[in-house]
Amino acid sequence: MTDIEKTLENKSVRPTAMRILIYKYLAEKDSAVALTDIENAFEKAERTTLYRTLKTFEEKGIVHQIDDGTNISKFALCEPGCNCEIDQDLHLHFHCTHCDKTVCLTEHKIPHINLPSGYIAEDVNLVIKGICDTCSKH
Amino acid sequence: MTDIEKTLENKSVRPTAMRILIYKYLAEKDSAVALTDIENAFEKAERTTLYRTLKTFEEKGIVHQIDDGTNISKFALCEPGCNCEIDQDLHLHFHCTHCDKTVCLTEHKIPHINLPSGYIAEDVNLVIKGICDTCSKH
DNA sequence: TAATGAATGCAACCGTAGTGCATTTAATGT
DNA sequence: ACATTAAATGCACTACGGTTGCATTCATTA
Ligand SMILES: [Mn+2]
Ligand SMILES: [Mn+2]
Ligand SMILES: [Zn+2]
Ligand SMILES: [Zn+2]
Repeated sequence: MTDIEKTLENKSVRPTAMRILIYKYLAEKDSAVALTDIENAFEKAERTTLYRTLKTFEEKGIVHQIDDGTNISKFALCEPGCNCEIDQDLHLHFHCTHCDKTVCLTEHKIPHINLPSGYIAEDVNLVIKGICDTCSKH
Repeated sequence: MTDIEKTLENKSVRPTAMRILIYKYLAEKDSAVALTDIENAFEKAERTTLYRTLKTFEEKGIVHQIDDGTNISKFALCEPGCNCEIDQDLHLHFHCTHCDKTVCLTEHKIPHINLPSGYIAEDVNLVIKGICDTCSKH
């Protein structure tokens, strides 16, 4: 049993061939991936299967969904210990308008925001758009 | 010539009947509106016209577009002096998951965020999801 | 090995966003 | 007032990500 299989089983996700491949793909990427990215990476795979796999991964805390403002949902593996809940691991995300990549800045937590009285925060999303480190070198 | 007509002309937007109505509609609302909202408010109006009106309004700095994470673009009138550029009027937005309204918290500016070296910020989007003041009372 | 439930494949549907083009409307100069 | 011209509008259609229903296949286990 490989590490990936163990990881999936630990999260109560049956480690099917497709799921292992998708997990591997996510682990190799250094930026968040869209459903279409995976679709293109595995010509043979069904869009629906990929879609539902990502859904399952998200529900089980294997990936978190990222809304980077492009209106295309992105996904990235959760760091160990990430539970994607408020006041816990709310890191910010950066979307590069040049290479179109979106990355987790896991070391950069979202600062606490004071709200007007009566408002109750349940989730926070902070996205910075601009030029990433790779693109700014060229 | 009404105030609205003056406002539109000041922003180099020809004050047509439809545009005046849409502006009025936006001004009356205390929360951001989606294209569909306007569509439903004016049964007779063409969706395309509304769509392009909002685009024009946005280009001319009359409204700003809000991405509240619902994947439905919302629009709200700009405050006087709002130019919607970075380091200028970057207020945060609140999306209520109970009443589904999105509001501008214009008094709450987005705090400055330190980025890793090489990253260049051009735009920031901060959305808080939760329960709004009206909904939290009930 | 049969029964069972989960995972997958296939085919659709949905809603928002966006475009192309013909038509109407309004502003301008003669 | 009329013709000219550009802007605004109306209509039809497309694009695309997301989503669902249902039949089929696969894997677990009694
Ligand atoms: Mn992330
Ligand atoms: Mn706003
Ligand atoms: Zn980049
Ligand atoms: Zn509310």
